[in-house]
Amino acid sequence: MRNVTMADLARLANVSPSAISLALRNSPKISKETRERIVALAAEHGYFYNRQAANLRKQTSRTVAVCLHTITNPVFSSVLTAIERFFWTQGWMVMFGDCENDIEKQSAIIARSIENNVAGLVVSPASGTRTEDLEPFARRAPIVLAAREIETDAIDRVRIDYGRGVDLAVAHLVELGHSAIGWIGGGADTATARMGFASYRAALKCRGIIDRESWHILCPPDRTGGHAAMNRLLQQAQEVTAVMCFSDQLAIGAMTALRERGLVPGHDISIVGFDDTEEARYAFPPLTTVRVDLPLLGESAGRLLLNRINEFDLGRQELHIPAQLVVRATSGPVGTGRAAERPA
Amino acid sequence: MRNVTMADLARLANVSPSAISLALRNSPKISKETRERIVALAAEHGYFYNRQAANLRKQTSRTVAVCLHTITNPVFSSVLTAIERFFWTQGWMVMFGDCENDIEKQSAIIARSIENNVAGLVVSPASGTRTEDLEPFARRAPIVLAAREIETDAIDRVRIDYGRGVDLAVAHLVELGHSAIGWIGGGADTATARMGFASYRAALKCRGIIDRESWHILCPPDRTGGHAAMNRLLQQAQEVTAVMCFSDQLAIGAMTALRERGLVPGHDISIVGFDDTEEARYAFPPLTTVRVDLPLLGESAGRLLLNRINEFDLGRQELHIPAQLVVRATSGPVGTGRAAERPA
DNA sequence: TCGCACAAGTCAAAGGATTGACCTTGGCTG
DNA sequence: CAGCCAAGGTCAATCCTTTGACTTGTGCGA
Repeated sequence: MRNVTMADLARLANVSPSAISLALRNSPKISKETRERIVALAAEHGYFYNRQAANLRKQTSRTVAVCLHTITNPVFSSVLTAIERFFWTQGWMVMFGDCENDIEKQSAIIARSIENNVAGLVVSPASGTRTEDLEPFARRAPIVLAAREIETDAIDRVRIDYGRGVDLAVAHLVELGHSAIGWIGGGADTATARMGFASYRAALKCRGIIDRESWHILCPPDRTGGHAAMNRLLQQAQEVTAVMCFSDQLAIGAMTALRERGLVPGHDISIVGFDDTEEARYAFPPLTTVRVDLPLLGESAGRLLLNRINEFDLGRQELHIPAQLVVRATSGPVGTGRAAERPA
Repeated sequence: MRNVTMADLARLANVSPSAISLALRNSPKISKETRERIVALAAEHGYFYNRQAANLRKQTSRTVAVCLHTITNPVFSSVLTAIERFFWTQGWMVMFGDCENDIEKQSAIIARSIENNVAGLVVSPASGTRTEDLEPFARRAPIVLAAREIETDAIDRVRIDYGRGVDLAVAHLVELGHSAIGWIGGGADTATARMGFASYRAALKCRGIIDRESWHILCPPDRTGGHAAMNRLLQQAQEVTAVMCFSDQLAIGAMTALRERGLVPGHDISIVGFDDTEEARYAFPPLTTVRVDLPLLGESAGRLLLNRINEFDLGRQELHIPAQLVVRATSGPVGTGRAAERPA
């Protein structure tokens, strides 16, 4: 059963195919009566516009692709939704690919997207992506990087202000009297993780605190990783009274590890997360964390991408999304819990 | 800067455009040497296959759309990933739309997807969707319903065995000695929520337990809803010793409400969730819940959709995804906590 | 009454890939 | 040496919509 096309409608309405095309797009060249007749006919016969054929002729596209390195993390599903919402309001659609942190698959997704004639892509790159992995594509199609860092000065991106966020969190803990502040963060293979870690060390240093290597745990960036990391930290660095976790998921895992030992987050050991996912608000106790405005991030990425789609030879674009401390109950003054009870 | 096309390559290689097309698709009509020359030329000039043009000619498409009613819920992002993964392995891409539980937007997403020439759609329908909302589309394009119920016997779907899942959970609580078992579930506007609720009542009834209206709370299906619901339940039904929550998110919210009052889930009041998201495993205490194999759900939906794409006039397809009880620590024997301490 | 402007269309080419029918060349067979 | 076949292509139409150029008919002003 072939789809009904403009040619079919033309036959039914006794006009030329061009007239159909013009009518459906409200051209002034078609009289009101004819247009209405045509619109009615289209509805009656269940006509669907074939945007692909139109794209082909017009050399355009109203579709973008979003390529994420993982979507099970709520941070990235928020970003995806925000991007989708932005493009939806523009009348566009988005394709979606999850590269599962695999650079090969990431390239394949981008290539397949271009084949499918997307006007551009938002990419949250897989761990270890180098600028060379993306540049060939970026020369061919507009690309905006979002929500994850790679070292590049050639590709547009919207960055989260990780440095400031981590500094706010560390400052908060220091203010509460903590000086033995641990770090639980993602492995050294992502630039974001490296950057967060560097910010943590800088934040301590500029406050005159000398950190020890045993306070640092790099692990897979999920709840399981955070859980294991906290267990190791409790073993190898008993002096630690507070821990900065570089994502809420890590923090949740860490809190679970504490509770399993009967320790109370915010009392015995302070925990700060990063992202402010909904899960953080409903953790118990509610998680102190660093909020990032993910809807804004998604919308900004969309906006940058649209700019570049409209004008490919644009100067490099870069945007910063601010981070903000949200104090809840997992951060408390030093010396209240376990630390205080330790033999003096 | 126009994109390089097969015609361009033809000029460069001194062959006809057809030869390019055949060569790139490994046709035996093109000699090995010519093919290799053409492939090299394509790579050199950064040629990208234009699948839209090919689709137009071949009257096909290797794209499907997934329309969800919300993606911030981890259940649905898992489903999305699973569908994406399935179609990726088939060489397809997926478009994604989040209708935000709005039936109008849902229709618009489906229409826009069809305009964009998708071969079919997986839809997780918005609350209150009636079969009439979808059938006109389903007559025009293959549609498979997934992860949420609506009453229809015309459209393919893959269902979660909610009835059995709820029954397993209730049976577990009854075995632990509970008889005053509350219900926290989504509002009456989704068929899934109605079905879950009915299953709960049936499960009690067939075990000879008479439930009271005050034990039932219908609320928005998220953490916030669960939190508020639990607070109400604690007020209006003090006899309740266990609560069945119809999603892990509801259960997490409910647990937070308990802890805020110093009550320990699994000790003072038992809680059972539904879905078995990762969050459940890392809740404290770990949440007893009903596991649903979401990757399987996604893959099954993909498979059903592919069937119907390949053969539009297929009999109705319906698949069931089993549910399975996962006992963790939030369900304990009755009479240990609050209930035991209440004045005899 | 002629000429012109305007309204309301029509016409044909274009966009990129595919495909069934057709063509050319060389080699082999009888 | 005629005839046939296979190998390796070419040709032109096709998928559906858009668009710049062209056409037709009517009304109006001079």
